[in-house]
Amino acid sequence: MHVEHFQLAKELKVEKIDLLLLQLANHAIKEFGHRYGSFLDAASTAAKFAIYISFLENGRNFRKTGVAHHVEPKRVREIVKEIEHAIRENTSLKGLSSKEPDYLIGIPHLWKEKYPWKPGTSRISGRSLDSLEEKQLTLHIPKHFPKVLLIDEGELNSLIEEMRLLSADNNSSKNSNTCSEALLEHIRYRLRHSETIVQVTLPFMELPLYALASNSYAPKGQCERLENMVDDTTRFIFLLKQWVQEEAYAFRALETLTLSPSIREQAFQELDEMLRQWGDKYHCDGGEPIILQMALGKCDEDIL
Amino acid sequence: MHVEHFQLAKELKVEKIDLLLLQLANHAIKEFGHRYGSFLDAASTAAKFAIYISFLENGRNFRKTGVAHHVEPKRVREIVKEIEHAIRENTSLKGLSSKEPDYLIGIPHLWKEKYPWKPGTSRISGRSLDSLEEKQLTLHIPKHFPKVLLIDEGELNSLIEEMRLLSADNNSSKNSNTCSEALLEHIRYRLRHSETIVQVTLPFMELPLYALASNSYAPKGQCERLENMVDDTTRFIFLLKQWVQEEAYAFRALETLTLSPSIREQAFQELDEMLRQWGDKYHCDGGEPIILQMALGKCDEDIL
DNA sequence: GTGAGGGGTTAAACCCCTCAC
DNA sequence: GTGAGGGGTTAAACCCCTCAC
Repeated sequence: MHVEHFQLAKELKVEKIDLLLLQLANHAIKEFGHRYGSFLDAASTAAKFAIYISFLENGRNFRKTGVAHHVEPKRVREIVKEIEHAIRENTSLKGLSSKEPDYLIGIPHLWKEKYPWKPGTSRISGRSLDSLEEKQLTLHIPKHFPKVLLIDEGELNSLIEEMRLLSADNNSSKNSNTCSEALLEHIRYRLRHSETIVQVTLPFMELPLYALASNSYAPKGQCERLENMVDDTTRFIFLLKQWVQEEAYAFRALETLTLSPSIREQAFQELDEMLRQWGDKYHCDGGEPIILQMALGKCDEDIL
Repeated sequence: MHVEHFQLAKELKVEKIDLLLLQLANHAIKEFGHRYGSFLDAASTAAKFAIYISFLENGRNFRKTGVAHHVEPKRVREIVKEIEHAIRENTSLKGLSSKEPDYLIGIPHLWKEKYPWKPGTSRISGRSLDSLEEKQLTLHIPKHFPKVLLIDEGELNSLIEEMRLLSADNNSSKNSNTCSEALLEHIRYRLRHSETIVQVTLPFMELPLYALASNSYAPKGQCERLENMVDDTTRFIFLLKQWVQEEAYAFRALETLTLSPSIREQAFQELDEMLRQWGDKYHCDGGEPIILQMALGKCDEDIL
């Protein structure tokens, strides 16, 4: 079921910047499977960063920075300490990665490393199989599945915990090196939902096992185009920022028109061709590297 | 002092989506004077909204939605309640407005309404002036200042409080109708910093007074171009989303080239001209309304 | 005015559990 | 498996105050 969330957002009289935030939240949480809390952390990091910049611009004045943005001076001090610590130690702040959470990406690789399987040997971790059992098992495991052992929930949980420790998402100072049951359940869900792993119920095993179904984690419904959406948008806003600052090489255009379906294909082809020709014509070795980013689409009167 | 925060961000190995969030935080907090807490609220609202959409897509299943995004089912229920309440009552959720905080925008208008001044009468609220005093006062108040009375801090605070009550930023259920001293100080700072108001110290008054210096609130360093940056970016990501979904009318382009300064002007002029001609050529009354959004600028290898 | 310290409250992001259907 | 309820902890966004320089 696909929900028209723009429609909903519009009803709530949401402003442009809120729509953009919503788009980002949706992208991170729903499309890529970042945790709800991760998105909040990333937003908080961004806000802290803005405060830190302001602190520098205000000549490292805690009180002034605090008043300017309605933060307690004491809190400003903590924010500054946190960010300068990250700079000094060259560690990264809590944020999102553009793509998937890295503890999800890492699972297939760690699985292969820790539970490799050689055809001809038992495919279940810590258990041998007779020939009938092996036949039954084969029915459940498609040929294209990676060549790794099936593992039980405990072993999967250990994999996840190990991955979290390796990943940057686990901030180094984290007290505990075990995940909560709630978090494990969430991560198992994400892995299953994305069809990175599947649960296999075998008649001769009491508990279901897990099989690795894919060589890499990729959120469901993922396509190449989606992967670049946020990158393109980030690029766009940085280019636009140059334009706002009236830098020499910055240029911005906004055009509206109406197109009839019959000439649509032709118009797009010509536009594409035109841009390429323009690029070739003015390309000049040793010049300033320039980037052009464009999007075109139907105009939803209310949002666009 | 201008701080190169991209440089700083890059050092911290910040990902694209984090850079975009940072850009937004910077824009809202530093450029437009939104409170630190407002930005966090807006991000939180966006995340809640994403959860709500997921809840609908999951057939209104609290538990499943909770596991999917690592939120407690109980919390999902509260989020759903909150959003559906806003939809039902047609109230807006806590967010940012694209432009300035509305309690800041409203101050000049409320001031004019409550403390109008007619030349020839005393310009200080609740006090008459002799001719010497009037002369001294005139020295402090430029001619272009709006024709309103000077008021003291208490009167300014009352204006701010009244404005907060009127504005949407004050969520209707707010228990108290007074602002905290810390919040008042922040708002006074913002008004002074933006040169919407100025503090006037008169030799015959013990305490400094405030004068309205501008007919409208506009953040310092504001320019027309900045105003549209977030709107353009929001439009851009919505257009790109159409492209991701492979909708018929969506088109995306990314070109890189190098330009020498000597032909820059000419290249931009030609590009502008080309787009206009293309638009005219394919414009077709009664067709589908289409929007084209483009930005072009110097390519910072690390960010773009 | 600034830094550094003291005192406080509250929502909410996290954790775990039980029980009826 | 789901909803509805119970129990908890902790960081942090908010509030106010004092005092030395």
